[in-house]
Amino acid sequence: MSIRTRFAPSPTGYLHIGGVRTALFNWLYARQTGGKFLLRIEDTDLQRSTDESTRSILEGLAWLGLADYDEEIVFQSANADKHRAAAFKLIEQGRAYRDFTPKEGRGGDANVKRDIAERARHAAAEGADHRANPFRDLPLAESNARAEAGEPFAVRLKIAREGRSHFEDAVYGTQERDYSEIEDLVLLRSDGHPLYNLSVVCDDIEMRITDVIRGQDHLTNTHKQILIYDALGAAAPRFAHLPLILAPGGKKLSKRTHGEIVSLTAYRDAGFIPDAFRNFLVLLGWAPAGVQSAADVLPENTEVPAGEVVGELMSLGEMKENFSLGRIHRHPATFNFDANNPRRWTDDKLIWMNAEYVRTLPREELLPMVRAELESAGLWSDEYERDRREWFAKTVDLIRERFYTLKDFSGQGRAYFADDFAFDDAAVAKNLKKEPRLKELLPALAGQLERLETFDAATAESAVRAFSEEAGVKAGLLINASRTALTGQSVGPSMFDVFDVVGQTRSVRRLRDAAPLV
RNA sequence: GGCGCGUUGGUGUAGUCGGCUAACACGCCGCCCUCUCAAGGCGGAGACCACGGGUUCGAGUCCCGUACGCGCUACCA
Repeated sequence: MSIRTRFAPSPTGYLHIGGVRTALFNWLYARQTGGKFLLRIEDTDLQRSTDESTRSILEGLAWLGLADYDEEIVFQSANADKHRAAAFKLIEQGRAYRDFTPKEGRGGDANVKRDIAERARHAAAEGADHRANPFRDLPLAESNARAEAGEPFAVRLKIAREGRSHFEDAVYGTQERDYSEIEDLVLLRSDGHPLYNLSVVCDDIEMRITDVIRGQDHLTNTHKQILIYDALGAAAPRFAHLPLILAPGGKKLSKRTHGEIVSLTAYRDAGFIPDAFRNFLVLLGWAPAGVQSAADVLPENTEVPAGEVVGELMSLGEMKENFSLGRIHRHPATFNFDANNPRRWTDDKLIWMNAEYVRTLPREELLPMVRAELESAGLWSDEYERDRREWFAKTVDLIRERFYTLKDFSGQGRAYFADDFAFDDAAVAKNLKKEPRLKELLPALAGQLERLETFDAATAESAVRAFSEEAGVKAGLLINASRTALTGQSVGPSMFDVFDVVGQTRSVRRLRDAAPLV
């Protein structure tokens, strides 16, 4: 039977790093095996689900290139009737029962966890029996009668008194749990609302999911779901639980406590490249066998064979080829970020990896991304796709070398595409104000450059060097001053390439305009 | 409280059948290159593989215990 996986987020907030990784792994596994990858939006929590979240999930998956779902997107809320029917069928079969116990009010959600632990502690201290519900063995006729009379009830799964549940997890291995540790879980709320465990199982059966790949936070609950599969007479799928991704403090990543910094769209908006982000993500909880650097694995000067993973940098194709559930780790990974540190607000390695992709991506893939960035910054000109095509490609190639994100093209790179760029104070102080003679030297240099008949990196270089000799100053002085004059910055590409790309007219003008800053 | 899962340098990881003087990447430091900054090249600091006990000629790798962390434990998902 061919593999069918699914990603099943609940739209109660934006898509976060952990969720995305789950989606990636499901996608990878499906694509690798020639199976199907499906998406199901688990919007059964009416209070917390929002359309906006759904949109952000869809958008995020599309951005990462994982939106090629093989079938219609399933919205879980649409299946509520089926879930209810399943629960009632179970009552008829005696595998579930109506619990007429009045609903217990639960406190504010901030304290739920604590309440639950507290309650469990007491229950354990009193030696509570999970099979002690007084309605568990109520005769069906009486149960039906009370229900018909309008008495509210929840539906609970009737779990056997003796026995153990067990399953084989592709990541965590054999899992066992004694029935005595599992309560008769609620399938249907007293208001008729189907609960998570029921819904998931019903939908996974209906969608014919063969492999459930999800976060480790579901590991222990899996036993309950297997019990539901059994009750429903369906075969349980294979399970693979993924280690959690932790925040720097060591806690589970959460939208609530960590905010937007863990959301996928934050990375898209910050100028990250999907390929880089995916590459970083796949390494969080999984690694190909014996990852080494290319230099160590291959003899010198050999081409890296296509489709062979030799390091951590890998294409989607390579990921697909090498991915395996068996190599997923069992220990959680920490994802670093620090909202209070603007320079290193997110994981170092992610930043490095993005820079790596920015400088090595094939032009035809990078250019459209740069275009989108320039457009949103109001720096785009259609000329860059027509007459100035070559220039544009050359300029991007020149500046991408030292950029980290797409944002840099409109930020640090602004001077290449517009005249209204800002001057960095430190750069002005260091490269212009330090030498008073530049007040005269800069316009004079401008005059020299203006006279050049052909203007490119080579002619600019010889002109600058000749002029520095003539003026009796070090070439470096003029070079660094020119860099600040032309780009407003103290760092950047080789200055002669900058002259070339900025062009004769603009270079001359900027050199003259900078003189007053000295 | 119970149950489950985990623990290799700051972070991500490699380390299939036990032989490691513990490897790689990011980050950090230094040098080279150089018109600046990156990139690149070279080198360095940083982990007694959570701790304690076993098994063994030999354990990061196997077994037991402890600690710590995380998860689940709900008429949330």
